[in-house]
Amino acid sequence: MNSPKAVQGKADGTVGKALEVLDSVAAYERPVKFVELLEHSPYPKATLYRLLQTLTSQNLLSHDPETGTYSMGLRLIRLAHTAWEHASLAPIARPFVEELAAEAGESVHLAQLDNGQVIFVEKLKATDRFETLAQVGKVAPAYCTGVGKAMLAFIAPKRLDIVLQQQSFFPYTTATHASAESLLGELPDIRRDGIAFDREEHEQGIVSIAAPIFISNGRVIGALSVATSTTRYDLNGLTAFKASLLETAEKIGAQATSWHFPG
Amino acid sequence: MNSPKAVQGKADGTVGKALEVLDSVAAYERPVKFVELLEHSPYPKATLYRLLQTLTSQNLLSHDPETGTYSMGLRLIRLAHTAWEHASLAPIARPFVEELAAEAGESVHLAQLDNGQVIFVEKLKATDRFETLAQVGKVAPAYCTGVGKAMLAFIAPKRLDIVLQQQSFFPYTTATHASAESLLGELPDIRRDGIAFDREEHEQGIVSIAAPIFISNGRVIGALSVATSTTRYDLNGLTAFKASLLETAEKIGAQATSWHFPG
DNA sequence: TATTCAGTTTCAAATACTGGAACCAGCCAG
DNA sequence: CTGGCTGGTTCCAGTATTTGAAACTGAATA
Repeated sequence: MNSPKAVQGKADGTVGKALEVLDSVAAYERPVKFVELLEHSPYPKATLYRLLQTLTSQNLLSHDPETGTYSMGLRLIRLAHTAWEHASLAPIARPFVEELAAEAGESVHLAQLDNGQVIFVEKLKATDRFETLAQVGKVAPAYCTGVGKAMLAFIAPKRLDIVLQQQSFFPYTTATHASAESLLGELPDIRRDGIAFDREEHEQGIVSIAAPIFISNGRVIGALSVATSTTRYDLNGLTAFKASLLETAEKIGAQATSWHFPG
Repeated sequence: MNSPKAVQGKADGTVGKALEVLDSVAAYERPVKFVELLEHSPYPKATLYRLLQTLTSQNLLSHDPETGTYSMGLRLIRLAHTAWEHASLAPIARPFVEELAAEAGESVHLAQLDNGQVIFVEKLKATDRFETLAQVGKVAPAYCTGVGKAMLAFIAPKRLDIVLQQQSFFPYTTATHASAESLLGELPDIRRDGIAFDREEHEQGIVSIAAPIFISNGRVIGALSVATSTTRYDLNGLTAFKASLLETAEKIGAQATSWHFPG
């Protein structure tokens, strides 16, 4: 296949292999049959079979005997709930995020970095009441999102190197950074301003202004953004949110610090 | 604090053990130190240590070197998102649930059964805009919730036996079923009416009316409830929702069927 | 300097995992 | 009906992983 080894995720041990399989099921985003998985799997039939069996018996996958398909298991949702509630920034940040969303009248996103990807742990849309739910847990690339760049600009150089390796630099739009160099060029500006913009880099017509969130020892633990569409605000217009965005990020950081947030 | 008791402890293989450890970290609902885990762990120091290391390197746990504590990892949130979006009833049911919530003006809960526990995959509160988010993924016992009983009443006898084993029958309130027999006594009524009530069995002052959701082959795949507090409705009052509740459950079932929902 | 205590590493033994191959369906075509 | 598929499951010996007692760090007390 394409990547002989080590783009990321060294699959250490049995657990690693099992998770690899779990990920591959997740990637389908629908129930998959055994053969489908087998085709794209590095493991022989028997091995894959038993891996799937283990995952199923652990409720990480569910297997429908009628159609012979595997889908993601409910146990994940249960685990994630405690992860979200006790180990993400979301519960700490909630009141501040709400306040900002109400004040700005636009979507506010709270994100953290996981394995080089941005993972949204909270999304509030001031206008719409329900839409938001579907979005928590969603992932996006770091190199082409406001929150992603805000975090990249402030992580330790050593960690940055690793994270850069993990970026695909796929050109979603014409504004997307298409290489590490291009991205690196922007980071000093972000460091100077303490603010990052998404200039329709991930999705045409969507822009955002983002600020990193720090804990007291100076480490970035997440980022916060106000996102909107170009039909309502242009990039200059977005700077109107800069002050309250920074202030909110500050408050969240302080709160996280006093909570001994792992980071 | 109830007594969960690892009844169903078949920890097959390394993966099983790793997940057991993951669960035990989750149970703390806060960052935990190695020793704390060791004390309650059946595994010797070295083994637990390596298990934790594996989980951490897989991002299922995160380890804070400063405080030496472990907490749940972000990868779980990412995985759960796809589980929720592509393998739970929630996305299919969403429009119907919203409609019902708006019409009833009370909280509507959508739940599925996982390993003998009720897991809420959607909670909408018609009044409050934000509260809802924190609740998705939450678990509750099956034997003392409306949604739980609605499902138990209709699952296959063989499966019911297993599920009953998994119940703690902890008496949360004076109305809680304190034994399998007591619970079994109520199930025929539920089967007859197609409706289950939570008569403040889980929490003082909280009542609900729940209906099971079936797919075409007759299997229960979830349950739906309207929940409220005794200050606004008594049990009789709740029956006002019966018709629209059943209708909504029906619609969701039909939709799930046509989507080939795994169940 | 001695003494814990928490966490990490070692190493041979124990075990669980591997995967080629054989084995069962069920399905379809001849 | 028969023989050849294809998708799925089980066997079993060889081997790679995991195991855990014990030894080791290294920091914090005493």
